[in-house]
Amino acid sequence: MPISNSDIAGIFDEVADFLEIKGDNPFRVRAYRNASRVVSGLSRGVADLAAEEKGLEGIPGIGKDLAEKIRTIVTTKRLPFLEALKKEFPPGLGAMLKVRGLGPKKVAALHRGLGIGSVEELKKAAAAGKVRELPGFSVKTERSILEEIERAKAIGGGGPGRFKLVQAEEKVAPLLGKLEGAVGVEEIAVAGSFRRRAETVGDVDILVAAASSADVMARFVGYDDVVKVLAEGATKSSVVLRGGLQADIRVVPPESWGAALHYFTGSKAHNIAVRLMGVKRKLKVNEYGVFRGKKMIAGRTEEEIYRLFGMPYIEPELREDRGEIQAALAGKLPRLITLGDLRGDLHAHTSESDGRFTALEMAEAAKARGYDYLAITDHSKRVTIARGLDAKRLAGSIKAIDRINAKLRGFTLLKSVELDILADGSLDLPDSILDDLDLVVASVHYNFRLPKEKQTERVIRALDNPRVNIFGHPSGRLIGERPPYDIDLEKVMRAALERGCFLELNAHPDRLDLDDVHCKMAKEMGLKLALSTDAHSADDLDLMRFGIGQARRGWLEADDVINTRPLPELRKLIRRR
DNA sequence: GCCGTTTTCGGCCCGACTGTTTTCAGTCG
Repeated sequence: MPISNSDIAGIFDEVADFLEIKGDNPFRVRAYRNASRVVSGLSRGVADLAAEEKGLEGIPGIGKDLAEKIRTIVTTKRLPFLEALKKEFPPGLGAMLKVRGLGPKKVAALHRGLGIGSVEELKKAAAAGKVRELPGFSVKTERSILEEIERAKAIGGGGPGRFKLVQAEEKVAPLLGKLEGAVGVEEIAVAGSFRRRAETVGDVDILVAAASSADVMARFVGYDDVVKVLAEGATKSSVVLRGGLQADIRVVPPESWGAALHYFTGSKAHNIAVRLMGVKRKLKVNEYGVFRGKKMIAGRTEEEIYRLFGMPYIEPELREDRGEIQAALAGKLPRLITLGDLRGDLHAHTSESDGRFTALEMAEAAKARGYDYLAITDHSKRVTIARGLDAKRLAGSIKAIDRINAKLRGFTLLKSVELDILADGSLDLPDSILDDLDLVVASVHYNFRLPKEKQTERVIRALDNPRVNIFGHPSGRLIGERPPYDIDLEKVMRAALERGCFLELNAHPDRLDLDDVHCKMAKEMGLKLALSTDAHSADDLDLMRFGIGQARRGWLEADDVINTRPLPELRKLIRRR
């Protein structure tokens, strides 16, 4: 199996961890971290690029040395440089960096002084009161280390806690309500990865413009849901909320609002790139503004800052340093899709299978949201747990939808199905019933563990049937719960393009499937996507906002998404025969 | 380790808060 981009990124991150603990040149460490980030954001497979002449050298952040190391990994599946580092240090040392409050210096000291080489050993040593004996460590640090190890474990997932965007939304809304009424507050916003609509967030960054900070700070640290105050200052504080989500707040003067919003929205890599543009012009960019000497020359709004560097406004979802700055300078930024561009939703369930509402109720809910159409896509019979429909029941549903459509004005229910792709790539219902549908969404719900080649063939075989229009939730992942099944999505996308079918961007916040990188890959390939909620209730139709966020992170424009079309155009677009 | 219409060497983003500190390093975002 070829090496994936995330494999390479993981190796470079591991190298960076060891180099950092070793006390190596921090810029060298940064080069590895940067390379890891760049590689995981690439919309092409590194293994392919490595096979091409000069395929790797063109990538910003990958120089001669790292290109060579990538080739080594692709051909041998190993990196001797990393293996040498692993001989110098215990392999579990890198994981200790994930404990909050521990950086490379402290980890090195723990290893040197006490021979600690893993989080588990660290926990034992701290519990036994050994850590406090080390210079630079106190009883307080020791206690904090134990707390942080416990906290990380409580959140689960092994690594540092990540929360789905929907969970963060639920937590942050009432907190904002508390802060809005504080004395002197002029503006308030959630910045960070939340504003960039990343699929998960590690914390929420709340930004406040206020002439004075005392009241808003007091309300923040005194909020009911705060279980721990991590830091408390005049302009910056951090807390842990019930459930483990960390929240940070920054209070800035109103004239710095734009600079602060830009700064705290990030991403870090985007900020560094912008500040580097400042350095070249002898300007300093920080969270208070853009400065020439001591004179502030921009920063009241974000637009002002971008304009100063010769760029139009860059939408938060694009700010990952994945080419948006170059695009902005060249006047080639995409006009990102918005919720208002959508004319319908192409994936929804009813009480016929595992949904909670009838087709009529779903139609009314979709119409109320300004849509022109909604595809009813109940499960097919293989999905027994969801009471999937056989041909006979589906025929009944089709008749029922016809009756509803006859009564609806200015709205159409599309007759459809979420058809199971069986293990061998055959379909769960006969062609004869599929012929009576407007649209077929085909998805994988079983046999996740096929080898990559088989899984890929299975899906492509399903797409061979000209009745199939959309491949639903293509990777099968559930964020934070289930990894994607092993499948060559690039190959599937090419197959879809050749056959005139489409892939879904499933907007459900547990799925967000395709991810941003694959959305961009599809766009660059010329493959359009269906943006759908997979609604199981009327309220679920509102989950579309998460899909829009993901689509925007993938640089998608209205034209890249098929359900921005009026119904007659959509029908034409999906016709395969 | 990367990068260069100022540079192939010498730069590489910037500031707040904590803890153990008597002036600052470490960590974080």
